[in-house]
Amino acid sequence: MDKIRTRFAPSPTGYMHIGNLRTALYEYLIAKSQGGDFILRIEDTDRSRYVEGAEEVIYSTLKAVGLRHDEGPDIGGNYGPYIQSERRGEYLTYAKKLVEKGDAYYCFCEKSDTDEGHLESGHKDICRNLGEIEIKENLKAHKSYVIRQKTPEYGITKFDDLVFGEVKIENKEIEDQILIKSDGYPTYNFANVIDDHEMHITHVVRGSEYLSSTPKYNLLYESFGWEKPTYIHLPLIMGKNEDGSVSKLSKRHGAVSFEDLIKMGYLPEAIINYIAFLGWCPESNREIFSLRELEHEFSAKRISKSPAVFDYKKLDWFNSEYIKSKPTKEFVELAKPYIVPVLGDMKLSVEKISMLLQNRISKLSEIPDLIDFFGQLPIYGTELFINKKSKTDKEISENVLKEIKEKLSELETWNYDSLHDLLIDYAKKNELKNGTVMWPVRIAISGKTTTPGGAIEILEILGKDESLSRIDKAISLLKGEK
RNA sequence: GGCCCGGUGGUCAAGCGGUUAAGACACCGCCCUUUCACGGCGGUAACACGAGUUCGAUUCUCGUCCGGGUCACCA
Repeated sequence: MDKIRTRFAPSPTGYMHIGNLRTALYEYLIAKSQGGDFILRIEDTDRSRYVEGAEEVIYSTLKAVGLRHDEGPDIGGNYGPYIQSERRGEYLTYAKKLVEKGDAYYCFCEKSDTDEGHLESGHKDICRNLGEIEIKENLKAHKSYVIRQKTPEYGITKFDDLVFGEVKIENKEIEDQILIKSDGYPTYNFANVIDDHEMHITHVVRGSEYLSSTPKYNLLYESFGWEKPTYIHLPLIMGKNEDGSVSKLSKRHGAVSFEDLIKMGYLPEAIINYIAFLGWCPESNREIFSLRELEHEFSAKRISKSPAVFDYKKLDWFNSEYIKSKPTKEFVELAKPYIVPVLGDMKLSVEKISMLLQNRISKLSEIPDLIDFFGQLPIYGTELFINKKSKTDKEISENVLKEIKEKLSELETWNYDSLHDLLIDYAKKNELKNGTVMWPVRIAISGKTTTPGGAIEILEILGKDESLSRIDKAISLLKGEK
């Protein structure tokens, strides 16, 4: 059997929609799980939508997630060029061949006609029966034209899809779609077929929104006498609407591009792992897979048919798993940009703060709000000192803080162990619950009821001077109320 | 509306004629504990409906209902 070749064919829109990324991932996986090749092709036949620098986004995204292509515009290959606008001449040649065969025809209708029922009821065009003389005259007069596919009026066209099985559609339902636009560029529908054939693509993988237009492509393959590829249509990724209904994932559902997700603090590995599971699952119950592991595990046979709703909560979970499994050093580097800005002038250990964070967050963007108190003590009310479970109230807190302050100021070695011993010993000697000591201290130095890490960790990170000054402040705050 | 596709807990999903119908996320409770988190343990919750086929249907067939996709000189 020939080597499998799949292709990712995005249009340069300037961002990478998560649905497109998932398609790319499956295309990559289908090829790589069988030792095949993964090809990148840029589909830029819509000149009006051209976006400057958009191709860069495609390259950088593929690189960020580790999807390496074997052929493409940037690295070449045996079937280039890999940018459709550079292949323009070919498409017209092919279209004309179809006209000669009688499977396509010139249409001279104005663009606006389409909106007003230019196509006849059976989706067939009125120009399909133009006389030869008329066509020649129109051509000679340089009348603007498009080339349309001449689809059969009767019969049935069917095809086999690897995930959806046999799909049939009546030919009368198939419209005479445009192959070549009046600007001479091919439509996506046509360019796709030509390129997939020329580039020897064996498996055409795409979203299921193309399911009902696939017969048109097959008709084209048949007209040319080309071998049809294996089709693999993927279930759609849906987004939840405000009213609870679902529809194809789009911007109104929130962050839907890879860049958006990265900005929100998701890791590329987590994104890939999660979207791999949107419409596919392995035989085992395991869920955490690296891309390399997926390459071995993936099987197109296990792709699901039903659409999947994108669930940010589940993505959070994947992300937190990846964050937790990072080596400390790597995590510190990832967290640093989120930590340093909120520290302000305080020169605190980014490493130690990172360690507090690593198994408490699900995405990096949560960091600033969690640790803002390190940079600046927030304004807080003394009612925070009241905590039933820790058996503290304002009075007890004031007493504890006064005595602890005394002991802390005498402490010479300021580290986790010494602080730990000091506080625990104090609690023990005074027959207090650990919490009765820890709670007031933590409130005093953080001004918050929930913090990453406890009193000891925060004391250690804040250092002696800052800690004592914050405790002082708490004491005077409590005193002032009497 | 026509055509196409789908329908197992709130979400992702396993299942492929006989199961106490897995697992994960989320949610709830308990334990651990110096707050939060992590971790551990446990819990609530599902085969859309109706006919067939069959000794037996979540699994097969048909219908109904519901949901989605598609009907561009966009991809």
